[in-house]
Amino acid sequence: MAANSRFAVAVHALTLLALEADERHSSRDIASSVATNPVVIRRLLAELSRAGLVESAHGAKGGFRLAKPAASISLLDVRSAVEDCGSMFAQREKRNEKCPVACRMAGILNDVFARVESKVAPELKKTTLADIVRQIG
Amino acid sequence: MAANSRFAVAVHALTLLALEADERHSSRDIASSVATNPVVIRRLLAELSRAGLVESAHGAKGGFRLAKPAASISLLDVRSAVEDCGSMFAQREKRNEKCPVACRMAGILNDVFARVESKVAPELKKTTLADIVRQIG
DNA sequence: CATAATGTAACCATTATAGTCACATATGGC
DNA sequence: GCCATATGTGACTATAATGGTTACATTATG
Repeated sequence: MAANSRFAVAVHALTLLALEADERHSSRDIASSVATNPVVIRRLLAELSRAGLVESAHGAKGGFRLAKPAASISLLDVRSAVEDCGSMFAQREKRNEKCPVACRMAGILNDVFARVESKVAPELKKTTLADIVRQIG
Repeated sequence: MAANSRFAVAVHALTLLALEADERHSSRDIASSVATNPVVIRRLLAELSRAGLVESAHGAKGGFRLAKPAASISLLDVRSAVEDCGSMFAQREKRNEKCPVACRMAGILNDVFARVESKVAPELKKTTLADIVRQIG
């Protein structure tokens, strides 16, 4: 599989929108900056739209723009919108029910994953699109 | 793709080894607890062996055992052995070199990823196989 | 020598991501 | 009304990772 770059592309696209928050941007222009296909952008931004981060308009002069201020969109919001969960955070579906170790592993790993997430989430929440715009501008 | 459970399986297998650290365990027995195929276990434990976490022996009475004390094997060691990196931590390979935003995104996302990793790594380092054995025993 | 194990190659199935084409739908300006 | 320009989405393909399975060479024990 090509490495999962959905989060990276989402942040990239949102940054473009945040830089000119008053204008609408077409999937074609965004795709040009990201170097991908407009359909890929439309599909990803459809998820961001469902999450309430962007807003779109059909037709001529249509396109995408942020649905709220850049300062109120954190990278945690972005990750939540485009990722089910981190790749590490996966348990096996099957297990040997007769094995006491197997039966306790799920709970133990859940605790581990929860502790990790409790560190990751606040870190992602700290940074907003406005911060990223500031780094570029 | 089936969800990536390599880390979960590795921790599971190492926990079994840690519970009876003096004995050798066959891939068949470990696979039975994890509910997978012995070859899957041998392949995963080959990576842990290359990382110096386990040791193996061929032939009758052969099998796997920890290469060092359970208290000196952290979950960070395990993750390093079996995962290239988190799925979130991926940049796109291509970009539009003419776009100033595209050109700066890689650096900005690298910083984000580094900050997240600086929170995740210490958290994983905190927990050792000995801690997990304690939770089970 | 028989048995029991790892190491690994060679497949296959499943799934996620990404890319592409096509087209229905909606909008704005002439 | 018409045309150009958008999004939304279905359908299909390619690529790659994970996981499962069989097979077999190798190695160690007794």
